[in-house]
Amino acid sequence: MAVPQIEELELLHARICRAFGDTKRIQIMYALHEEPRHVTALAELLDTPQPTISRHLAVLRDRGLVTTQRDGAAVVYALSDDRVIMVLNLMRQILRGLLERQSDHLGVSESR
Amino acid sequence: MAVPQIEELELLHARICRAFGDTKRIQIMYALHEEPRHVTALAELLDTPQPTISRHLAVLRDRGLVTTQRDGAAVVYALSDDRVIMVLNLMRQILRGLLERQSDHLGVSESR
DNA sequence: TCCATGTATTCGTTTATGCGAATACGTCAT
DNA sequence: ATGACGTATTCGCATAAACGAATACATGGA
Repeated sequence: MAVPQIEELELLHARICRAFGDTKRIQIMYALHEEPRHVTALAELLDTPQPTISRHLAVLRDRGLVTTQRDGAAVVYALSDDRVIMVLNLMRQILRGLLERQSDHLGVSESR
Repeated sequence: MAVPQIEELELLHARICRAFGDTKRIQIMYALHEEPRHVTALAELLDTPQPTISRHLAVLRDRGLVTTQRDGAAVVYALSDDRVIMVLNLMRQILRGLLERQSDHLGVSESR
């Protein structure tokens, strides 16, 4: 049973994975890991229209990956589980390894 | 610099993340973690048409997440970095946490 | 209550992604 | 070379996501 059951996990699993499938959302998650922020702050930080940020936040919210807290008219978002950053960083490590191997096979001299 | 630069990492990062965005590919990765398999074996195990498996493998191959090795007319695929399974399992842990909280908020009595 | 600020949603369009079906390509044995 | 088996690719279609633009909704103060 190394391959988990589709019905109970894989389908929902894909729900989580999809949240990671957009660059903007990845940025948002990193930004929220730095510190909780409200929508406008995120929009300015990422140089992105506010509605776009709001829509991405809605995705993360629907999946339960972020929490909200009102602060007057503003809404402060925060990561609900910092392990998503662990996931992202692990992925970056994997990516680095892949890129290195790729460079090796191409006979590219190591830069950096 | 808690929010990594887009150009160098996030965009490529999304390349990795997208590989996780399909349920079939997740199954394939788990199946390959069990043991290297050839295309037909995967197709049978996952009860999926061979061309579909091949296309998903092409995605994983393009991203460098799997390696190939010929065995006669067959091609044996293997995970190129088992840490992808760590990523997936970590995501599952996160998912479980989210589901629990969700149940709590709904006042659902704990089953299991 | 009305306004200003901040946030969320809708609409229409564009782009990407996955699939079934058919087919092409590769490898090996005869 | 031909055929059988295994794998990869192409085509057309259907679905899903993301975006810009416009707009609706919510909150708090005058």
